Amino acid sequence: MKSNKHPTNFPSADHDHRRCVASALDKAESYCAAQGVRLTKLRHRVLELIWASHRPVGAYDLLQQLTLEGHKAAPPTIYRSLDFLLNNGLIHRINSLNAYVGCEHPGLDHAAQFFICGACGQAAELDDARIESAIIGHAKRIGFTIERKTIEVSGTCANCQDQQRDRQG
Amino acid sequence: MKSNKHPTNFPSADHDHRRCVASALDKAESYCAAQGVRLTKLRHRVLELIWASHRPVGAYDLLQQLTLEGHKAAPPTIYRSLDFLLNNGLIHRINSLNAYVGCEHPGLDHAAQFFICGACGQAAELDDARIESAIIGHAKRIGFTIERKTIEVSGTCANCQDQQRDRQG
DNA sequence: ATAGCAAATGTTATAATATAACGTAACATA
DNA sequence: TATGTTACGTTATATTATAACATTTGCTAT
Repeated sequence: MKSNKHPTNFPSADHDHRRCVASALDKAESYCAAQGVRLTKLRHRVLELIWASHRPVGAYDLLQQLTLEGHKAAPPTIYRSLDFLLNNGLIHRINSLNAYVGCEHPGLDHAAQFFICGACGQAAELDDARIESAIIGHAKRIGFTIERKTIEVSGTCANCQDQQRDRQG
Repeated sequence: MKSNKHPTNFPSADHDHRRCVASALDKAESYCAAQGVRLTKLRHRVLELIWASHRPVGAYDLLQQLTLEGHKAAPPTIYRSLDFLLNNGLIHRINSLNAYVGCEHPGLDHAAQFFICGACGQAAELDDARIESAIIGHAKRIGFTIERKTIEVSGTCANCQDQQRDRQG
């Protein structure tokens, strides 16, 4: 039995990947056009690969994909694209995994908090106001000026817990 | 002028390093004795070096220190000690820096949240109940079981901001 | 004390992640 | 189309971390 009792940002197993990837790429194209920055073929493809995987993916995994596609790529190729995508807020880096994941709200001001499921490998991006304000509040109290935040919570998502229960009877 | 208006976990510039290191090592010794695990010479020395630096320190920095001291050390030497110290809660790993820092509350159950100053390089360990409960609350709402949390906020601490202001007049 | 075992460390090699430096190609625009 | 800038290709190397196996150390039971 599949539980729907929890609202979650984890994509359901049966959602339409293709539409979801296409939509992300559309948004990215609009955003880059609006900003006057160039979402080149390579950058576009890298972003597409990241979204297609639908979970945090390593730089060298991407490199391998490109190589399989006949693109003669070396590490700098991929890291430069990743830098561009990071700088333009189109992807996030998951520090605890050394991996990269598509940003769900490119162009919008948002906190990037991640719940990462070790079972399915998926990362849900949140913008929880209470987490955000608790952090900002603490920073204010100690007079700390925030530049970057890394909020990554690892564990097991509701779907995967259900599946584990199902398997065990 | 030095500001004291902010309560903070950042050690003041004039605090007594030596006492602070000694105290951390004492605690570590008691803790290991109580747990029946062995804080060997090597592990003790690694922990001492981490505390002495008083900011997050990289594995290869530690390695270099040991080498300078005449210890013929290779990477596994240091990583094994780091693993031991991590597993026993005597240090934390700062994912956003690939670096290790002494734990301020070994043996106690606590959230490990870090505010990391890019200017002085120091990392303040917090246990802010509101941050913690905001995260736990969100996890509950989405049915997520938490295993590990990485909460790292980078920026500039109050002391360093004061100093920057002083320099600029 | 010492034989035997487990834990810790030494040693060599290599994996995984990331960047430096410099040359070439593509693109924008005057 | 000349010109400058941005992106990309290419080679080399830096940085962080682990695998695999040999040796030593220290604990425990006799």
